[in-house]
Amino acid sequence: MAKSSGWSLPKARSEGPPFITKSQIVAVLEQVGVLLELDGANRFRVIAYQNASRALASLEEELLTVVQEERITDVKGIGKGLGGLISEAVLEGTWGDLTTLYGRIPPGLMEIVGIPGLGPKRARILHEELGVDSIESLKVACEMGHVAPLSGFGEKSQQKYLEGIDLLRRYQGRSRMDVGLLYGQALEERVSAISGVTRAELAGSARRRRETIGDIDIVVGAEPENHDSVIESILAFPGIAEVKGYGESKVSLILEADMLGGAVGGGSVDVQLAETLKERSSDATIDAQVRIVAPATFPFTLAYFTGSKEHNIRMRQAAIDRGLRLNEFGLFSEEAAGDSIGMEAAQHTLDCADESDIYRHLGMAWVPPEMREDRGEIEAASKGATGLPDLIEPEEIKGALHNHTVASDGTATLEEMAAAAMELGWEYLGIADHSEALNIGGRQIGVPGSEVAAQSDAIRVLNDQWRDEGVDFRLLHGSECDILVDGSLDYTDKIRRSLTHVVGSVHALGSWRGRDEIANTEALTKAVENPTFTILGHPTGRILQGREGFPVDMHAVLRRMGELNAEGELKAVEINASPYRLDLDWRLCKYAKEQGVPVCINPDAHDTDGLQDVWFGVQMARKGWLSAADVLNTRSGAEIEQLFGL
DNA sequence: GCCGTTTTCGGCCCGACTGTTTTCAGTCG
Repeated sequence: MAKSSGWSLPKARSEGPPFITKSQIVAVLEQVGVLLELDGANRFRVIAYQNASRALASLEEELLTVVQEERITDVKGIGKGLGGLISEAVLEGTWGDLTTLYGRIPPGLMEIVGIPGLGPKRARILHEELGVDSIESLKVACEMGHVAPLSGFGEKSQQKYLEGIDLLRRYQGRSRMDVGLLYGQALEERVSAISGVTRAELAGSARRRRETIGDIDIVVGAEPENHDSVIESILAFPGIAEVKGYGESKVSLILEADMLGGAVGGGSVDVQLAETLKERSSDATIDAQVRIVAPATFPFTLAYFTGSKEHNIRMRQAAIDRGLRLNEFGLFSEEAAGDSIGMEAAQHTLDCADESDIYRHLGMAWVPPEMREDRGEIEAASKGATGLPDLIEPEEIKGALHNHTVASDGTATLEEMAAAAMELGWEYLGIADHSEALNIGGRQIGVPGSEVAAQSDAIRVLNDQWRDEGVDFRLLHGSECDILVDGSLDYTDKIRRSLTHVVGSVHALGSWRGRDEIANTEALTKAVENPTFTILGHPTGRILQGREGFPVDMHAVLRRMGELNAEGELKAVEINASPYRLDLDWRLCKYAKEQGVPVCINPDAHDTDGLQDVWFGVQMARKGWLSAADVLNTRSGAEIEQLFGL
């Protein structure tokens, strides 16, 4: 949930244009969507603001240029009204009549709509009738019994809000992908084991491999006569904090940590995930929905609840274009359905044994779930299977180039890291310990310049040994070299030139977050232009669910890297595969590819187990439309040596 | 507020569940 403190209009930069940056406008448009809902605006107007925010976020060109050349309304989703608003913000630094909207809606109302079952319409009534403007004032109003007598409310609503306020405290918002998948797979396994269940599959944002997961969706196939008993079994699971509701076809739950209980799948929880879970407060919860349908309906329901919402809208539209109607129960002709709706209409459905049949009936190739975000996949799939990329698989990774050892802040030695990499079947492992400039809390973390040569010698000895033994494995001696505030790189030129590769990363987040997008873009561009620079490490410094990255025009940085690659240099961008980061954002992968910038999927491992995080990075690369050929570390050891001029 | 080869108006995805109703609005996904 958004914190109320962020609900204000950004101030203009002192110099410009641009007086307001693209990322600021994207955030404002998103917020205005919520504010308008609370203001009782037409819901399509609300959607228009959300769409415009999304459209602007994926604008690849520089916003200032587009505005100055009066091409802003060419962007699909931005018309005359919002185009004017955006232009005014960029060129003048003012927000027009948005100021009054922001002044009118109390920030506390934004928190209130986080309470389950309490949406913008009711929040507005509570505000108008009772002056409710915060969680606290809602609690008081409920306790005093002022809510129940309101028209449209009642005793049950009042009680539910009080319970909801308590649940809101335990609810931690979206979960990181690793945590969400853990809950999702546990629930999927438990449901699959119920007698009478023919199929059960994880759907929703977990199946689409979003970097964070909002709630768990499970689709279950079972013969109708078994639905009651299946639902009964689900309600008896351990680890259910609350049953939000259930009917013939769905169960809505709030899960707590007991859901993960040891017996699931017979396997023990991964060490790192166990650590992760410890960090969550012990009473943290995650929402889950289970849908139960007849086996023949399963593919439609799975497709529907996999989403995304945007993808589904396009799919329905494709059906309408063919005189068909698509819903979670079937795909059928308007003619056959007549006036019937829902499950009844779906009796006339075309047979679909699996999802690919649904896509086939709509003239499309099956779209991998990761790609279902309405970012061009509908158009691509309409060209047939050749229109879609052959997505990278985890097994295609042959090594990784950004990993730490005891020389900086890792916990394993060169030998231990190498052994773990060989265990994974890799042909190489790039060691990139922190550079000298990095110290945290006065403690020296990075490798002093004077000690770089010694690490180099140690690596050479190991490499010679493997070569003599005929082992196809090598360590590559790189560095995770700090990008300093002015865009220069740590260490001397001489040291950097002695390394096989330089992973340039920003660590002094405070300074970078304290200045704007334009200054940061300049500094980052300067860094990648350094001849010794090879890979841009965790490009924005974000920690998912922790802190935002620094503002930067990543499209501009990737464009510059593409130009340098065209001149024969090797500049790659990292997908930091740690589930805490997943940075480069997957939304930028396709652009990197189009600009000719290879992506390197790096685990940024600080111990031997950490190497396995590449799996998460591969999921992001798939989400970003990448094939093995687009990813640097699918190359063999020999190819990498050649690329690095060894 | 956006969009358009049925374009300047009239659409904009749609169904389940809940709690309030006595036929439906709000919320959610």
